[in-house]
Amino acid sequence: MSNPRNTKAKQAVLNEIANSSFALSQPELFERVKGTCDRVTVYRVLDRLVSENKIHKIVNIDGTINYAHCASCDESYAHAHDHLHFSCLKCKKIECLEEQLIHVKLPDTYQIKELFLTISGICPGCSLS
Amino acid sequence: MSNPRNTKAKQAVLNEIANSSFALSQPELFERVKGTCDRVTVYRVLDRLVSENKIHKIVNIDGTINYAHCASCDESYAHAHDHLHFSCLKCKKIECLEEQLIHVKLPDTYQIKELFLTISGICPGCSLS
DNA sequence: ACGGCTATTGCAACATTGTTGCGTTTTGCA
DNA sequence: TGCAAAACGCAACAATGTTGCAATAGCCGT
Repeated sequence: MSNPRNTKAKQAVLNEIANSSFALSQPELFERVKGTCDRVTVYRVLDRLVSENKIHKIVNIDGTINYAHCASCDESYAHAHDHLHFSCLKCKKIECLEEQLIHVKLPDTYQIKELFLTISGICPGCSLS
Repeated sequence: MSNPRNTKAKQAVLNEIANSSFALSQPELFERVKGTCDRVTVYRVLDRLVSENKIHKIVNIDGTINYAHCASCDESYAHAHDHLHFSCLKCKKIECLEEQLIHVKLPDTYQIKELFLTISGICPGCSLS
């Protein structure tokens, strides 16, 4: 934990996430790196990558958890997660719209840590077909 | 389906949701109505209540699905889901903050159906302890 | 280049959550 | 009261996530 290592599994998973235009779930990731490592390893690698701030977790509107590389991510700091996610009802893909930032005011009694705004609908790709 | 009925299971589940100040998951609900009906029935009752617009579904930041009664709900119309959810990192409870409405603009190529804004942090109750 | 410490892995077993099929019960309406 | 269909219970299955432990493999210092 104190000294993270670079392993094949980690590289493979990170690579798939980095090269995808939308967020990927654990089952999707396991399918893509199949042969490289075990199912359990994917879970553990994802946990580690999240805590190392290399990727971030997005919850889809149906409750499935997806992982994405964040262009605005700085590996040395935890980023703010104050951007928007678009979740397509047709193709089920979820993508980050990083240019759309959100500002919300709440009573002082609420301590805000992160914002998760997810919008569901039909994405541009699915609108065409 | 076309003619919904009032059953013990339905009443019990709806009652628990209505009397809770925060959203409840299926396991929590089953625990509370235990003895009244089967585990599977809770799933089916929840699906029906959602499609009848009596309750609504909220996804917590950890991916767990919760159900809540919505004060602004009108049973005869599907409501807009354009209000805010607060998800406490400490007690794990999720509550609706219905007075906070959200307005977002996206490119015309995105067809928006619903907005889900969830804020994570520490709720007023947990801030005290 | 080598050796050792320990992070990481694989495997197996288990836990939780959600789904499906089917025969039986119960509700609401005529 | 009787009947059609909605709803139920049960059992079996599927998908997803977790844990323990022994084996393996990165990385650091020499």
